[in-house]
Amino acid sequence: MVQAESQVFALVDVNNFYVSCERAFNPGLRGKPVVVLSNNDGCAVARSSEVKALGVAMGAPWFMLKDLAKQHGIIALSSNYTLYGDMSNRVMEILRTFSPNVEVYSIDESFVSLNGMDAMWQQRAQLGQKIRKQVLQWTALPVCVGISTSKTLAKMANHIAKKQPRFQGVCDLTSLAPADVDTILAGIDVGEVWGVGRRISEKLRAMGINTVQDLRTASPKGLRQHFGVVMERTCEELRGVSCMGLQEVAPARQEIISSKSFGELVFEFSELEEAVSQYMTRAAEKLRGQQSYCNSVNVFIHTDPFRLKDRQYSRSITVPMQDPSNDTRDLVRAAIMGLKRIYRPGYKYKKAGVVLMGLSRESTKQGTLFEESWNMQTSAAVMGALDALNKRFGRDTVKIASAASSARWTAKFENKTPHYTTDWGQLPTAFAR
DNA sequence: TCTGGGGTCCTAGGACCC
DNA sequence: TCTGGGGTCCTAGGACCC
Repeated sequence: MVQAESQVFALVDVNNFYVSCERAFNPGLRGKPVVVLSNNDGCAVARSSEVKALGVAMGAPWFMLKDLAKQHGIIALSSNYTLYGDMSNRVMEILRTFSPNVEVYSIDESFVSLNGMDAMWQQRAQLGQKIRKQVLQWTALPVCVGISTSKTLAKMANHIAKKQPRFQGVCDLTSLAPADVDTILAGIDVGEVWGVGRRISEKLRAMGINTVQDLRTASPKGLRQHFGVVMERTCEELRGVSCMGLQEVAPARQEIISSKSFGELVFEFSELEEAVSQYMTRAAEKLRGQQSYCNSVNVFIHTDPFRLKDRQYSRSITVPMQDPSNDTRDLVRAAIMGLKRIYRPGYKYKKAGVVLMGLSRESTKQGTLFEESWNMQTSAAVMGALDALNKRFGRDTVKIASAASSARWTAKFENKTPHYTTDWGQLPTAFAR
């Protein structure tokens, strides 16, 4: 009898990523308090450990830190995302030499599958150390490694590896005695759990759930009642039951956003028009990069909510495309059309942006073809697709969410887990054209 | 004149993540 | 004076359609 093999994930995360990148190229910054600032040098988006120790929060506005900075000699750098992206790729390539199964989760962290690699716990921790050494040697970036049987626990292990020096940067929860794991998790605030933010941790605390261990031993079904299916899954994951697989190929984005705050307040339509055209050009490049077409364009503008004395204005609008398109000119035209509808003179605008929505892989031509057959056999096709999907996934678990606007059926599971989509060509032949 | 239920799309906003 | 940008998922109300 073959035992179902349990999953093992490592989460590899670069410490203070942006700051570490800067230090890799300027060793003079090592050991000094350093922050990297956002666009327009607005907020601190990365902090060295020295700066974190001073109590500077992520996203703290730089102008509020000026005094503290002077006092402690904090060095502030403008961000250089090209550099960070390049360094990120180098780290991920190194990780792929350790395991073929890597999910790049964000610019500075990856999940690495250790399934079937090393059954011996000593070797797992050693493997973690080997990864650290290799990355440091080849990129000069420090990383920590967390290892466990679910992604949520691997994230937690990574947190422990960072905070508790005795682990020396690698925490393998699978090698610890269960009682030790309980003790460690009982000492960590529930807000540190992946997926538990400020508001949810407040609610949890009101229910007497204060630590990670409290959450872990709470009833998953009870949590579902209060917080929904996502929280239930988090709880199961904390118990070591893997509910989230490795996503090795990044799925195509469902939306593409391009937006930016202005360095100076903007009044005129023409200025907004120029900004929106520019953002759309960038968004359209990303759209073509993932080989998608877009069927509607959202534009938004708003004033500065921090200027309490100013009259505030915030609007957005969605403009449908005549046909799904990835042509910059079409998309810019639609965006400007929307902008004209929502622009009001007399306000001090601080931010504008565009969102590409309704993304699909289908070209215009296929969409048109589909609509012809759609018109002829609407109800039979819908019922057929529904039946086929319900047979496949169980009675009444699937409903058709939308079908008319593209050449693609989209079905949604009732429990709101990820979309299942199928192309016309995959439907049972009885219902195909 | 009174009354309905199903559905989609849009706008807006909240919560979370990095 | 000075407060990021890019994502996902979820909810709710109103307009509009049949």
